Amino acid sequence: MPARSRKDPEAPTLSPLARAIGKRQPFDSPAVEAFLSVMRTASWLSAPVERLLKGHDLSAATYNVLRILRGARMSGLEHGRACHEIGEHMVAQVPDVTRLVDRLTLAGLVERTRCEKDRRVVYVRITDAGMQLLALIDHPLMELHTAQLGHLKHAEITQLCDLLERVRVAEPLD
Amino acid sequence: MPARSRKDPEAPTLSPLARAIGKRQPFDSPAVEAFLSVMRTASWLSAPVERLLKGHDLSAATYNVLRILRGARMSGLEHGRACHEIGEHMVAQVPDVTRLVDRLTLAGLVERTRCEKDRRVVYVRITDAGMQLLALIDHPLMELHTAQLGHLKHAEITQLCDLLERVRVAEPLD
DNA sequence: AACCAACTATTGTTTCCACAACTGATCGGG
DNA sequence: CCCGATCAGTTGTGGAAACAATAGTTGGTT
Repeated sequence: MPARSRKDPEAPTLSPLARAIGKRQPFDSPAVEAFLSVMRTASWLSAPVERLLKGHDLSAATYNVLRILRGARMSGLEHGRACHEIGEHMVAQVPDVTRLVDRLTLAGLVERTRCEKDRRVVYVRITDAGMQLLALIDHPLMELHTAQLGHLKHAEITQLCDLLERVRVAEPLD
Repeated sequence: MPARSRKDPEAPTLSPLARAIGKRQPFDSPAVEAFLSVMRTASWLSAPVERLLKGHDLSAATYNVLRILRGARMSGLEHGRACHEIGEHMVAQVPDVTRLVDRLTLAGLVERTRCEKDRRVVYVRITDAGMQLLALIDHPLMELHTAQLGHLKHAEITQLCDLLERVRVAEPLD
């Protein structure tokens, strides 16, 4: 996660001594523990996925763009999607979308077409090669996900998703 | 987020039509849903935190290094920690640690000292300025965490942590 | 009709991360 | 003793993200 990056700060270090001496605050509060737990799990889950994608010369970001465009194509959107739409579906910023599309275009997985009605927008459409690449990835990725999460009972998974969704209810703040 | 990057692929796109027409596979399986749920939550949680840290010219990675070194100092380790130890506590790779320490040294938050017994290792120690900076961040960060997670009941939080821990039990695979 | 504001996408710049190759130091076997 | 293997840290390079600034388009207002 992503956010790949925060892990286990000073955890193995909090010896009984430190716990007694250092002010050590209420710093292992439930909130912090939950935060770290989500972060650790996210990076634990995403690392193997990114390795898999990298085997097909894709990053998580470019893969997501392709997924979005496949969704658009399967929904019958002939011309694909505009850049800012892609940027909305991911939470990526628009400048990044341009460069992601650059790489995908270079790889022949995606095509750009200017909109005639509004010449500002550029439609991006997944090519057949892009569809084939995604199809190639679908199965191994699915297997990876089941390898990572298949040992959980169905009830546990829904419970987990419910709790995570409940986390995201709070105001974004700041 | 770490991994900060996978979100909501083609989700708003799966119209009833697409669901009926496209082969659409068993692709919204529980495993995939849980995976995406964790990812979304991780980036939702980490984004405000990284904004807060950036206000003090820190990234998530540099902040973690500081946290690890504060932990070491509060545990009574006078000389701090060796680079490879830091790299173990984070899951960052060792080459990255060098550059992270470079920036922190430049900012005066950290000091390098060569080990006399084994002249290969370089100890990294947090300075007083580094301790002060962390102390400055502690409270706002704590408040942010409670703003993000405080609306959950204590039981829900422990349940969430338990479930996430249970996820990470599976074999790393690949 | 012309200008101004809002919008879409691109480019530029800086920072940061990932991976490979390299330098210097230590240890162990012949 | 010395030579290779291993280890610790650094450096080099390429790729990707964040953010600001820009170019080109559109639409509304005066």
